[in-house]
Amino acid sequence: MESLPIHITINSELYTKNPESSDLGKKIVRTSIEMINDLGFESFTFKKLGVAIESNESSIYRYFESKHALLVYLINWYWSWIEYKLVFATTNITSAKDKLNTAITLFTQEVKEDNSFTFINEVLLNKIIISESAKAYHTKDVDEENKKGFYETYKRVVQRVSDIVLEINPKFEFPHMLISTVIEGAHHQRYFSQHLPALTDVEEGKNNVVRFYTDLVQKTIV
Amino acid sequence: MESLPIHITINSELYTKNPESSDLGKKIVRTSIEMINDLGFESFTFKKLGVAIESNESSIYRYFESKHALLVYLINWYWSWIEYKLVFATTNITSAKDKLNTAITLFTQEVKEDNSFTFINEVLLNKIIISESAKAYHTKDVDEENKKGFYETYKRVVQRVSDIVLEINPKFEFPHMLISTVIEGAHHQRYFSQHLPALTDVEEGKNNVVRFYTDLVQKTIV
DNA sequence: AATATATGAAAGTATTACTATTAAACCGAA
DNA sequence: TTCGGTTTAATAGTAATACTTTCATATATT
Repeated sequence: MESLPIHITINSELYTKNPESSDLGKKIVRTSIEMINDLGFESFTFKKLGVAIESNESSIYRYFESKHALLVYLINWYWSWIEYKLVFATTNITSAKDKLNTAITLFTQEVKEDNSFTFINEVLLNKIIISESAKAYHTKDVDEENKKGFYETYKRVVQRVSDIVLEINPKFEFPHMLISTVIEGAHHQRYFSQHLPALTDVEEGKNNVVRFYTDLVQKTIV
Repeated sequence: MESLPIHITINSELYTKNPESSDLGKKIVRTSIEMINDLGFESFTFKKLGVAIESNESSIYRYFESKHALLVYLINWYWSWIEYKLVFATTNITSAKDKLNTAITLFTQEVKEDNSFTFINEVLLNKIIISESAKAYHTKDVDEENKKGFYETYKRVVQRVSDIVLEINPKFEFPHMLISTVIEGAHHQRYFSQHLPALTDVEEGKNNVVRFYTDLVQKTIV
């Protein structure tokens, strides 16, 4: 896909001070992505991040009120980016079936290149989504955070693709279930292939995740 | 299903001292299930559990070396129990298709009654699986723990049902992907229906989760 | 040059996830 | 019924986490 100098805007509820507004802010986000990948979300701390960026813990708290808030920010950035790619890739496609296949491929394929039109490494961010994103919404505060719009971008992406499903088959009863199953499922399969291979059938270079879910969706919505 | 006085044996790697060997041990497990449901896994601590059971934190550590270890124990108990139900429910069914449907129903239906042939409340345990089980394997120690057999019961259940899929269609390429997608997917849908309803199409009393996945599986394996 | 804003340094707090030690209670066998 | 072993309770302690607060300093704006 062509790389454009687009700008992804994040809901201001999701940070205390906009990390894009300063070099320090961008460094916090950029470095946190690397560190969450290396250490895992549990072992990642603002203290360690402070050391890594040669800044202070208290300065990081000026941008994000907690590491949970930072994770939610990253997840929203990811889904905004996917939404952009989705809209870009499906515009001017007239066939709903082609649009759906494009969307499913986008959700299930490995993210391999960092287009780097921004300060965010999308390859690493995709790995965080796969390994850590469930931790963002599996908390006792989900309901409250959901009301505040913390999961809007994800929901909007699911809605867009559900609408494509309904274009193809207006009588299909479970479009949201289908799309969220595909998205979460693809993430699980990528994780399992690395860590619990007995739970999957992923093989190097055979594109099995994309093929499996593309076929599953086509057959299911008929 | 008929309630039998069966006994579920848990791999002794999964505890320091077998909680089934004493009243205190059973109380630890029983009460931890209630508390993890009430507080969520993050806010649950051995200190709080000690207060609740009128025992001491240090006594709990004699049974489980950490709260993570306790969660892994519960998850294994759950999958052993599901495996038992699976084997029981599919024995004497000759049609592979019927066996598969039985399995899918078992995975996707809500657990509503506590058969209570044990000290474990299965309804609450099922809720923990839905909300917290991803936290068990989304850690930096997965690979190590997987080697030690911490996820054997889950893998065995997936294998059993994958074998049924292959009985129906020996050429189907992705049986493990399909089954793990259904299991994880059903858990997500139940969670979403409670907390992020925009991501699902679950409706009270309409059995949508079971219907959706049963239909999806049948169409996909053809 | 004055002022506002952003960042840094340091110290402090409550809580967590443990570990270690010792003493008391319990329990079965001689 | 007392001995020995095991189990549990009570207490204290540790290192780390997830912050908060305060104040000083650097930098940018007017």
